[in-house]
Amino acid sequence: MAGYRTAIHKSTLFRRVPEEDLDALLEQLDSQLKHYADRQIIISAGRKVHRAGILLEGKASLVETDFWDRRKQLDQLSRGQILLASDAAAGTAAMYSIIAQGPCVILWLEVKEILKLDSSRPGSTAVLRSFMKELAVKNRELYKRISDMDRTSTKEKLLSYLSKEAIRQNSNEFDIPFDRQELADYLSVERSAMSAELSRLVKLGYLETHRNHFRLISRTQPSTD
Amino acid sequence: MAGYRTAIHKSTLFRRVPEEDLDALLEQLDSQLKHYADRQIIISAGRKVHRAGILLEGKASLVETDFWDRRKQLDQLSRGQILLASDAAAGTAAMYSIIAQGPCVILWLEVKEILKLDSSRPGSTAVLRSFMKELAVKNRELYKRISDMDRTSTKEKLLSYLSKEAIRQNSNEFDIPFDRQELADYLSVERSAMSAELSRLVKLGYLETHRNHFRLISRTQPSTD
DNA sequence: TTCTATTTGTTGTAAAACCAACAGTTTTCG
DNA sequence: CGAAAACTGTTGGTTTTACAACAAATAGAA
Repeated sequence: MAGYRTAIHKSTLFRRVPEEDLDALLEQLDSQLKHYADRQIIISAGRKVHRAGILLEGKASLVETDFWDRRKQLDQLSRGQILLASDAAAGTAAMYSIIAQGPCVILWLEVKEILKLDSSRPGSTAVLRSFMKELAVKNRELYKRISDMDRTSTKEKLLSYLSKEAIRQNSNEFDIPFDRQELADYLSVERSAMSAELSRLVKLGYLETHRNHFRLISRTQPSTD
Repeated sequence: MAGYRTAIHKSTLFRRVPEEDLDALLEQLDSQLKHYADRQIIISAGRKVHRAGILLEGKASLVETDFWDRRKQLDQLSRGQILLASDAAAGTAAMYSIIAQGPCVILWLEVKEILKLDSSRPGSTAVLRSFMKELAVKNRELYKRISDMDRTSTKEKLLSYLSKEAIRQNSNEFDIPFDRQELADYLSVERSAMSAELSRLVKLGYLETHRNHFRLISRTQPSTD
């Protein structure tokens, strides 16, 4: 535990816990530090999960294997991210496998202990609140992505994403955190087709763009005179 | 509150609360019963949310309006469902508007009070646990749907969905809870094209199906002799 | 600056999806 | 039972996307 104390205290989950409460808290949560070698399986899809983890060191990938043994990488985890939070909180089986990409260090936490924490201690409430917020924020992210992907065409996906970004940043001019390839992946479309679609949208007067900068153009009502 | 006491006690959130603790708990959560007329706006997209709600009576729809004022219905809520849980827990602005479809009754609850509940009372722990589970289960649903939708073709979407269903039900033969139109909506594809694709998959020997019943067929390795 | 690697836009072709229309099947209900 | 409604599969024409290959623009390093 020793070497990772600061890393732990910097994580979303423990950030707001007073320094002096940390050790007692980690103890109560049955926390356990574990090292993994490159390509080692951290969790197998289908196994029941009762602990959530914090990836203190390394990278890992989420992998799905289907009925016909075809594999697909779903996502990547990097340092500081929480893994299996919702699976552990729901007490259900992992939907995917997690595999170490290079050596990893993970701090495992017993989720049901979070609920039992003494609410009179400030550190306990902080962890509970953080954990809940983690779930809630993740929820919103996923929901947002679904509503961007749940469109029939690339054009509609782009407009949905860009529109929400404008509303979120409260301006019709904004930068996005993706390059073209990443945006295509996010919307689950092909990059070059998406680029072509963007050009078309520019021609149609919906927006202007340069690299990751965008400016949306309100459509004036077609005048009725 | 009177008329809805049993409905409240049947809801996911309060199901495990001892009968006698219910009133005190509702009091502590600043709960408030509100009636809405048909088509009334329950919450406007962009407004900051601090309360979650339980839809005790009626139906409501989630509606999104984009930068160019184009509307889209995202989802429907029905009796017993919880609304705005993640938005309230994250303390952020609502991503969509919720509009009553017919007269509605909603019980509003102050989410931050859930965290303050006295953990020595069994009812309090039950509510906290249920609320967290609600978030976690929702999370998994959303994640599952994303991983089904995040495919380039209808064929891949179908195989992803059916594969997960087989794994979940632990059998290569199973029923799904969707008819064709609902499955198409879930995967965000066109119904008739999906039907055609299903036929093709049958011809290719991936599966057999009749209505909502499916049987997946393991592909034998092409023999090397 | 120049060179190189990366990112982005463009284009043509083949494949896939949408869409509408319709026919066959199954379910519902009087 | 029989009629109506709902659900499902099929088909052909049209549009959109994927895919690959390449050119242009940009960023980063020497």
